[in-house]
Amino acid sequence: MPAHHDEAGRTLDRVKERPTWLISRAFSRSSALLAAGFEAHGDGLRGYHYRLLAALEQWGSASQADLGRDTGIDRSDVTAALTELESRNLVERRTDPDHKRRKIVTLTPQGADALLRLDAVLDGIQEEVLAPLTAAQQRQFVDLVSRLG
Amino acid sequence: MPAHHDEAGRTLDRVKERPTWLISRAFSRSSALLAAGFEAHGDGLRGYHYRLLAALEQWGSASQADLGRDTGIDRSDVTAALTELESRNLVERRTDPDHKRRKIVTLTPQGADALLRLDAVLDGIQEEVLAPLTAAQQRQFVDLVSRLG
DNA sequence: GACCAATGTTGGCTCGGCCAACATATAGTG
DNA sequence: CACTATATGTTGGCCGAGCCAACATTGGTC
Repeated sequence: MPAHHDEAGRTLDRVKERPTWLISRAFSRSSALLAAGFEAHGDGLRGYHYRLLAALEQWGSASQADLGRDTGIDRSDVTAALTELESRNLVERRTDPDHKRRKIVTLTPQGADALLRLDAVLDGIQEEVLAPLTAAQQRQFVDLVSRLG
Repeated sequence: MPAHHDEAGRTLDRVKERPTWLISRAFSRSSALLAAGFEAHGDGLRGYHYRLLAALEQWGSASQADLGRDTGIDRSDVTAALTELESRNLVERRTDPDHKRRKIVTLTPQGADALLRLDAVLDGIQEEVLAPLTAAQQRQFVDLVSRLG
């Protein structure tokens, strides 16, 4: 992400008004807050882990390939993230008896707990991110930014 | 940046409404368009190069350290990017006679040309990014997202 | 003259994302 | 049935943008 740092130096005219820059600045702030939140309350977990836990909670156990497809995370990254989740006992991996090549991933009770904790943290961050806007502006912004996807 | 890919798989409820996610999705699209633009018309240049050229055009020759401060780019990254710009003759580096440790960077005419070309490319991308919104919505969005920095 | 700060450079790290190759297993087709 | 194609998990590597630590050199200040 670009360097939106603490506004050191002067302002680059060519850049400061461009929507792409404004978006990237907002993203930068948003992800700084997210990183801080994960750092403080995340037990070393990061975005990938959260998304995998959320997918398991929402759709139940699934193979790694399906998890990858549903979360948009590459198979290889799913493997790595699951290894970390497994080592924290937040997730279990067992090979599908009907499909020996496939591994079925299951959320453990500890995993469900961790997910809830992360949810709370993330909710707090949403408020922080939108704090500069009034409630009405927040609704407007969410509406508009939704269409830019 | 998160995987906002072409909406493969299903939608993660926990995530899809959160402003942080929407912002990162917009950023993802924005930077995909930027990358494509630089790829197509950028002569191998990227964001750092553009920002350095823009700073030189706006404020004139400067030391690398000052360039870093004014653009928010780390000294080390400034060094690398300038080396590439210099090898394309878009920029000149000469050591300051009064401060032998300092190097003064100057925009060449070719550099100024390149900057203008990139400006045009970037302007086109701004329109593309905001295309999903009406003109009034675009103004609203720019106003709101400006406050999230 | 002895420190301390600034400068440019090198090298390395993170995070999110992406791709290639590979062994293995399953499914589909002749 | 045999053969082939596809799916799966894993390893290892690459990228861009950002950030930091160390270092030699240079400058300025007590």
